[in-house]
Amino acid sequence: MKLDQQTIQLAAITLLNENGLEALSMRSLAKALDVKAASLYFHFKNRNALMEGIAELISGRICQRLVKVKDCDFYQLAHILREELKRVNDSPKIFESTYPFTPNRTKLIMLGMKLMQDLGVDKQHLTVAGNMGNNFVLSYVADEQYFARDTERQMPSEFAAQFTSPIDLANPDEAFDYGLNVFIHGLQATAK
Amino acid sequence: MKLDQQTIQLAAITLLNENGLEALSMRSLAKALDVKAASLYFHFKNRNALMEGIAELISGRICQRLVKVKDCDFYQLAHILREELKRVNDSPKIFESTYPFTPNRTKLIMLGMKLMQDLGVDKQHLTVAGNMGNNFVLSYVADEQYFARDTERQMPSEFAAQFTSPIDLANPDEAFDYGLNVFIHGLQATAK
DNA sequence: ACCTGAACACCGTTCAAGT
DNA sequence: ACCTGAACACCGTTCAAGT
Repeated sequence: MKLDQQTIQLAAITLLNENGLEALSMRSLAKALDVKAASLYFHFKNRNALMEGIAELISGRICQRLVKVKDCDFYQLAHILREELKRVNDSPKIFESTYPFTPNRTKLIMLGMKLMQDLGVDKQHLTVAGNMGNNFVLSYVADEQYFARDTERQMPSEFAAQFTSPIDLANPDEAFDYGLNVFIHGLQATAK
Repeated sequence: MKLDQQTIQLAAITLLNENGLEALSMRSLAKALDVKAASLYFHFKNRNALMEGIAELISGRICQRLVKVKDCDFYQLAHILREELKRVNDSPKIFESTYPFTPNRTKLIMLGMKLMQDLGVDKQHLTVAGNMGNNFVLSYVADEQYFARDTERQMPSEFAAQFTSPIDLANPDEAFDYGLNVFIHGLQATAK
């Protein structure tokens, strides 16, 4: 078996989509690649470097899609982010647990901050606003994947009864748009 | 040594504040309590039940503080949430990884949604808005604790140079307020 | 009722040794 | 250069056995 960083990362993503982050161990990954666990350490310093690589790979996919978008605004960026994050199960947890300033991720962060500026955010609040946008998308996808995993993890019935017709859970796309607009309009309202 | 659920939870919180979530194992926790790891399983079904208990304990603290606040609005709720979450290192990760519908947590969620309603959010978007508020505070505290842990994890210098004077990182309280206002004003702007 | 010894099936990681 | 066997120091969890 001929290994390299990309094959390992792609195999890891396959495992993530099958069984989630908990089931992705160096040993299970090695087994999926028909190789021994120790072999992986020739290509990655440790498990964390592998996770960092996966986050960076996903960021690369996003960057690739972004170059095709002209006059990209924050609204479009958020939608592309969500779409690509959804392609990898537990990707939000991976992004949250790895060092964020790898090349492609840094590009995304800088683009995000530039787009915040376009929305009228002042320089003193660029990093807060950027983190907020980042966290909004990551958390939203995390929630989507969480509720998609087991239907039993739903809200208890007495809870749902309290507030009538929360159809937002059934309309994840519309709900994401709503949340995104809350954020964008909030930025603009606070900016002026 | 006389054990009960609360003593175990409090010892766990002490360990969290000393070394973070990674260093909190059933074995290290048992050692801190001068007991064997197997003993903990008499009081908690498993590690996850212990974590759920810690999240519930923190939620209880928040509920206690909330009863003393009259005419609590979402702004105040968010501030109290942040304060209590900050008292326990890695509490956001614990909240994100445990079942959210335990008694005190459910109270908080329902209060949050009621306060969203007061802000003019329509019924169809109550759960999205509630999740957003929840995620905003959790992510903010997570970021605060992340950057407080190691100063080396700061942004690379070429990055900071790009955008001048992001004093928000130095003013975490003001930055939190800014983000919170973005959210609240966004809800109101989207509501009408 | 409450705790423990000992075991099981896992982890991540290292490193001398193989090709 | 690339992979492996074997080991080290850990995990969470179970359960018969002790008091």
